Parts: sequence; C-alpha cells; structure tokens
Amino acid sequence: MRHWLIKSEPDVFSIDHLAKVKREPWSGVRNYQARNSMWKDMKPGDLALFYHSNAVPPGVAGVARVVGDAYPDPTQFDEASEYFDPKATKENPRWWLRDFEFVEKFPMYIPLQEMKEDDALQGMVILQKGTRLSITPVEAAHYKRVCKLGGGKGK
DNA sequence: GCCAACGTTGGC
DNA sequence: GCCAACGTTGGC
Repeated sequence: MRHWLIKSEPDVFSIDHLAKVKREPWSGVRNYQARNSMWKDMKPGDLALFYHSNAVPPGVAGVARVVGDAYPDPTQFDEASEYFDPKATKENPRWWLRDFEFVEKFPMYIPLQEMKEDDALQGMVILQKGTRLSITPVEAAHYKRVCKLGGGKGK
C-alpha cells in the first residue's frame, strides 16, 4: 500500500466537509503529474494525508482513503464548470479522478511550520521549496510520523 | 523543439 | 496583496 498527501483549500472543501459527506470525487485536478498519480499509481485502500492549503496556518488535518477505481472527471465535460476542458472528449478523457472517503480528523492539527521543524519529516515532498503539486506520494515512515504528531490512528 | 510570455499556486 | 516557483501556451 502507498501513502499520499492530497491538498485542498478548506474554503472550497475541508476535512469537516468530507466527514459530513463521507465520500467525495476528487475533481478539478488539472495537473498531469497529479493526474497520473491518481490514475495510475493509486490503489483502492491507499491512505492519504488531507492537507489544508491556503489556510491559516496551512497544515495536515486528517486522513482519507482511496475508494474504487479511477474514472473520468465529469467536470471536464461540463461547460458550466470552472474545470471545463474544451480539449477533452468522452472518447478521450484527459482528466481522471478517484473517490476518497473520510477516515479521521486528527485530534491535533499539524501546521506546516511544525512539519518543517520536525527532524523525522525531512525530505517530504510537501516541504520542498516550490512544490505546488496537489497530490504527492508520502513515504510510509513520514506518514506514520505525521499521524503520530496529529494524535490520530492513521487508518 | 525552443523559449518568452503568461497564468496559477500557495506560503507569507 | 506580494511574489517566487514553476507549469502551460503559442509563435517562430
């Protein structure tokens, strides 16, 4: 099993929102690297740290789990959507997504700053300067460490 | 296929 | 709101 970190702006979609709806299609990813992660590299059952970007402060709020197989992101076909992609067709979809289900919200929120200062987390992709990827792989040891900092079970 | 211009992300 | 980083676009 692999571990991931998925970013979301809490103003748009937060861990609390996921807790309420239980399961959510991760739509709107329009970056090829992040798409490839969701499409090819993720497997059902993989666990992901739920990261709040553009938050004050930014940080990890909890855990979500990959559910089911990848399928075409429906928003790419929807002209009314901000994620509409005129170059995508039903025969040849460009953007793929998976559903994520709520696992837990950490008892303690883990600010980005705390992660930066944690010796055990050095090397995490999210901590690299200039990383804007919305979906990144996370090493198992880093995943465990973040869950510990958050006081969560991690699964 | 190069690369300048432009757009977006996201921490601060 | 600023701006560094970096992905994408499009002219050539």
